[in-house]
Amino acid sequence: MTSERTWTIAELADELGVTHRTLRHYEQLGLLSPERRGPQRVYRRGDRVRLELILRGRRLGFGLAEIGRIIGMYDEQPGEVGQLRYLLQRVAEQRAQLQQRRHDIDAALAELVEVERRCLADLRQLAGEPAARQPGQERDR
Amino acid sequence: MTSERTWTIAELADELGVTHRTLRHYEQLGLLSPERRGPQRVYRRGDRVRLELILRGRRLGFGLAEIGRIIGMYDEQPGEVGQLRYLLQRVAEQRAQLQQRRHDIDAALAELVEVERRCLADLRQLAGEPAARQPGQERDR
DNA sequence: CTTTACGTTGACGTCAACGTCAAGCACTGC
DNA sequence: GCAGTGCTTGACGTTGACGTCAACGTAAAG
Repeated sequence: MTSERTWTIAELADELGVTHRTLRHYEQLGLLSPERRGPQRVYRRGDRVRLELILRGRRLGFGLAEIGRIIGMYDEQPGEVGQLRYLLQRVAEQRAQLQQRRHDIDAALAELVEVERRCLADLRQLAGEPAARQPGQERDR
Repeated sequence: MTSERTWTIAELADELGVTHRTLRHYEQLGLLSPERRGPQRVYRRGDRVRLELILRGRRLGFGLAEIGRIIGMYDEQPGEVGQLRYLLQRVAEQRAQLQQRRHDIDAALAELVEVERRCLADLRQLAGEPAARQPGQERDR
């Protein structure tokens, strides 16, 4: 009953839109470590979750090394007080970085909205005043 | 009176935290095109703004080619109807992508908060029960 | 007048993140 | 029994984004 769903390398790669080469690459870097059934890789739910985390980090523009450090934070053992303090500090740094990125995105979105506004204004301009050169030309196609 | 502030390559690079090599690289890719006073590059306010846009795009994880297309959208001429429609479409695509990134960031932030919570809980755990080995040790320093 | 500082153009090096063979094992179907 | 299909491990190639080095021009400072 507790027979978890597993994936072959091709299945997992397909589902998440990467190639098997990418998975092997991440494994070499220590970002993934699937089990082996003989020589074959067997990916379990946990591996899939990790991979999704990696891909999200990639979309956010982090390098694989930094991604490794980030997801390392998620599954770190309690450990001793010093380690916990250190981890908390890294979490704070990471949060600051992500918030900076959020601001960047908001600024970029605001500018895009502005571009869009200008575009629409220009379109109305051209639609409202078709009284320029060559009147009856360039219709709606 | 209208003598704008200008920058040399080293000044601008220093101020924005990149190297002169980076600026020349961006120029080769057509992302920047400063004026020349003889053989020397002279960067004006507009160049600086463009560079800041480029760096923001970089922080967001875009490649330089895509960044070129993005900032190209900002200073595109009105042009004809077809171009305007095309531009609007690209703006929409770009917005969708940025919003996806926002969601990624929000998810990552939420998880970091969770890690932080667990950390603090563990710390309280260790502080509230110092009744283990070596009682009187490891004070607040 | 030479040094020093800052600028210039190539050209090649490097690092990350894969892509792309090549060669081989293991089971499945006919 | 052998031809596919899908997995495996190297090993080398590629692309993007610069770093680095060589060789040279120029303009102010001592």
